[in-house]
Formats: sequence, C-alpha cells, structure tokens
Amino acid sequence: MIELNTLRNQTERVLTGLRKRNLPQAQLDLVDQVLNSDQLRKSIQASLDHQLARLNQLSRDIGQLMKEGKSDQAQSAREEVAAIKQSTRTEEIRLVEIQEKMEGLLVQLPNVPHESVPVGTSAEDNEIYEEWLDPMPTLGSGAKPHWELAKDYRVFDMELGVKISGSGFMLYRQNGARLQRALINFFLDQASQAGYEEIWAPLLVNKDSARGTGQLPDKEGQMYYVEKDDLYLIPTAEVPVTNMYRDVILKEEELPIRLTGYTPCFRREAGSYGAHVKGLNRVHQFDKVEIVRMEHPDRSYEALMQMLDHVRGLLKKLELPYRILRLCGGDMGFASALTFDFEVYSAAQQRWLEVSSVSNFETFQSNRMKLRFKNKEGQIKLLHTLNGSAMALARIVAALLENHQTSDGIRIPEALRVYFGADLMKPLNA
RNA sequence: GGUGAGGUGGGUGAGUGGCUGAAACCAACGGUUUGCUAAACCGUCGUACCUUGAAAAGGGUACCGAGGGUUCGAAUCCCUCCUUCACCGCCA
Repeated sequence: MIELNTLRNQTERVLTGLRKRNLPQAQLDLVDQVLNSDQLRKSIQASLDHQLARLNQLSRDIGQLMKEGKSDQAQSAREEVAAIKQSTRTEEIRLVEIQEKMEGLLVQLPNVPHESVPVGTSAEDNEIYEEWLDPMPTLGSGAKPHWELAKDYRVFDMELGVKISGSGFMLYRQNGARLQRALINFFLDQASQAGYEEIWAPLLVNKDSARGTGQLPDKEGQMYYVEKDDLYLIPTAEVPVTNMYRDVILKEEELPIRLTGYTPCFRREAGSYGAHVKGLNRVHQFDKVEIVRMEHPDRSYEALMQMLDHVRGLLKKLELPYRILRLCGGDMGFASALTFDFEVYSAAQQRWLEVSSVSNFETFQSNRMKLRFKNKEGQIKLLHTLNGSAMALARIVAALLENHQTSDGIRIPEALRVYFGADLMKPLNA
C-alpha cells in the first residue's frame, strides 16, 4: 500500500510514477479520491475527538458531584452526556465508513515504480540488463525438450500427478525426486552461506498474513483456501517469512534482516507466463527457495544488487546461460517498485525460461504490515522489504535437463554433484 | 477433543468500577560522579490518529489478546471468539 503521507506530500511524483504502469485513467483518479477521503476523515476525527473529550470531562464531573452529594447537578450532566452520545455514535460510524472506503481505494493503487523502471506495456518492453551466454551448450540434432527427457530419465510423471490429485500436479520420481532434494539443499546452503537465516515455515497462513504481503484482497482467487479453518495455502514462502515481522518495530542496529526458506508453493491459477509452454511450466504446486530481506530505506537498492549477485552466482554454479531483465512498468508486479527477472536459455527449446524474480517493494509491503524500525534519532519509519526466488525448482529442472543433455546422459554440474550423489544422470535403458 | 489456570508497556509484574496510559523492578538511552572498571545518583523511556506550532514542545482522542455489551464512567463487570500454559485422551 502506498503511504498516505507520500500521496499527500508528493502527489505529482506518485502520479508520474504510476503513469509508467500504463494504468487506465480511472485508476489514476483514485489518487484524488483517496486525498479527498483523507480530508473528510480528518474533519470527522477532529469533531469526534472534541465530543469525546467533553464526554470524558462530564464523566469526571459526575463522579465528583456524586461525592459531594449534588445529585441534581449530576443528573443534568447525565442528560448532556446522553445527548452527546447520540451524536458520537453516528460520528463513529461515519469515521469507520470513511476509513474503510479510503483503505479500499488505497489498496487498489499499485506501487510507484522506481525511476529506473522503463516505460512499457508488456514483456516486449522489458530492458535486457545483462546477458551471460558463456557456457552456451552445443546440442546435437537429437536434443529433446524436458518433457521427453523426463520419460527417458524417470524424472517426473504428469499422468500420475493427474491421477492422484488432478491437472496441474506433478509427481517427481527417482532421478527427479532426488534432483529436487539436491536442488533444495544446494539453494538453502548457498543462501545460508550468504548470511540468510534459514526458516522452515507453515504452509497454511491466516488472513492477516495474506493481507500483510498483499495477496489479499488483490489476489484472493489465486490462493487455495481451506474454508473450514479459514486458512490459505501459501503461494510463496514470502508470505509466512515476511509476516514473521508483521507489526514489529525493529531497532536500527537489528537491520538488515535476511531470511531464506524452502516451501512448496500453491497456486490455483497456474502461472500466466508460459501458458503456451508444455511440461513443467504450468503447475498448481511447485517448489521454491525464497530469499527475503528487510532493509534500511537508504540501503535497499544496494541490497537488491546483492540479491542479484546471489542469484547470478547460483546460475553460474549450475552452468546455465542466463539473462537479466529489468521489467518495464507494464510488466511489473503490483507491489514492486523495481523487479529484475532472471531467464535461463533452454538450448533444446530455443527459448528463455523465467527462473527467478527479484524485487524491491520499498515500503509497499511494510506499510500494510506495519513493519517499522526506530532510527537513532528515535523516529519510527517504515523499512523496505525485498524478496527473490533463489530459486524456483521446476524451471531449473527443465533447464538443467535440456542444457546438460549429452549422448551419455544428463551431466550434473560440478556444484550439484555432492548433493545429487552422481556426476551423471543415466537414462533408464542405459 | 476434555478439564483447569492465564493473556497488562522491551521483560518481570501490580492493579476488581472513577484523575491509571497504567505502580514497582529490570533492561535500554542521556547525564553526573570516577584514574580505569564496577557501583551509586538524576533524568528519559509505548503506539496510532487529530490538533496548536517554523521548530523545540504542547493539547486532545483511542488502545491493557480481539470483537461486542452493561454504566455518567471499564484494564477492572457480562457475552463471544482467539491464544498461551498445565494435566488427561488421541496421534505422525
């Protein structure tokens, strides 16, 4: 949620920023509507507070008068109280209404893009920030896409997933199951070494948490919901991990907070990206190691660069060619101020696969979550939250299979061998 | 799931209807003292919103797990929910 104060004091900057997202005018108009509601809210608040102050005074008077035995004066004070109460009741209702209305409007505004975000309407307009094609695999003419390799190497089975659960659920077996475990451990170890505290989090979260990271109310339909217990299955580890610090005021010296967690991720509407892609791209449940940071506002962009370094390092260790995109305004997520996407090049499919997304949310999440810190001067301020996938397993599996296929089997990159327990993944009929 | 006891400020913990936003102690911060350390002493020490003010600072309102209710007045009484702990039952 955009900070109300920013909206009040930097209205033009906000509007200029939001225009980069290509929003319809109706959505830009929300800014004015929020500001108007805010004015109204203030005036109601002021008048209500005056009335309540009078009520408090009268109550004290009544107590005093009763002690002094002046019951007739007390009685007239009681009558005044009754009259004021009539009006405070309606004012209180109005206040709640206007606050809810304002909140309802504010919640519809996406974050203001960082100044470096390019203007644009779709993925076409994303800026290529970096390309690293060094170990570009040279595949023979027999190169196969991962869904075919999966059969040859017993990696995953779509039909079994469908049988057990339904469309969009995967079952990994043998080589695939082991590869999943290897990747999770590899990613978590790498994150730990980079100073991220490892978290093993609940997979079901309550409404407050879903609201805190912005899944509610914007993306309610994307989450699985357990009605009986009023809980949501997490769409990403970001939700439980970031919410650890909901309603917390940190000391400045406690910053930065760096967290990492592996969780399965559940999505009812399986990724809009790659809807036209076969295999591991459209699933309701996938696995991901996430990194999350809470940073001093002055240092959050520095932190974002460090996160980019981290993900870059993972891809290099996995020996995968990649590129980094700076997302344009039109392609960026609702809550983000700046997002970099990592894509791995799949030589077999001859296409780029998105494997990670790293974002700075600035105060957008912390404002909603009331995640703050107290600086050395004693002022309380919202801090910046960032997160990134490091990384999403399914797409990495696809890329590993396709890029490292050889006539003998799938070559396991050096860094992964201790985890996988072999140098080569051998085909079933070898 | 059953029974019992709780949920108060960073922590411990007082407070059973009226001047209590909340005692006391600890921690923390600022200062005095000190050759240094320790100790002692003084002071500050919740959050949000409204408002006066250039600011420093001041005034007001709300909040003692959450939400409702009783009352002129509630941390304190009543109801519902959540939650923690202990014991029992069940169980990976």
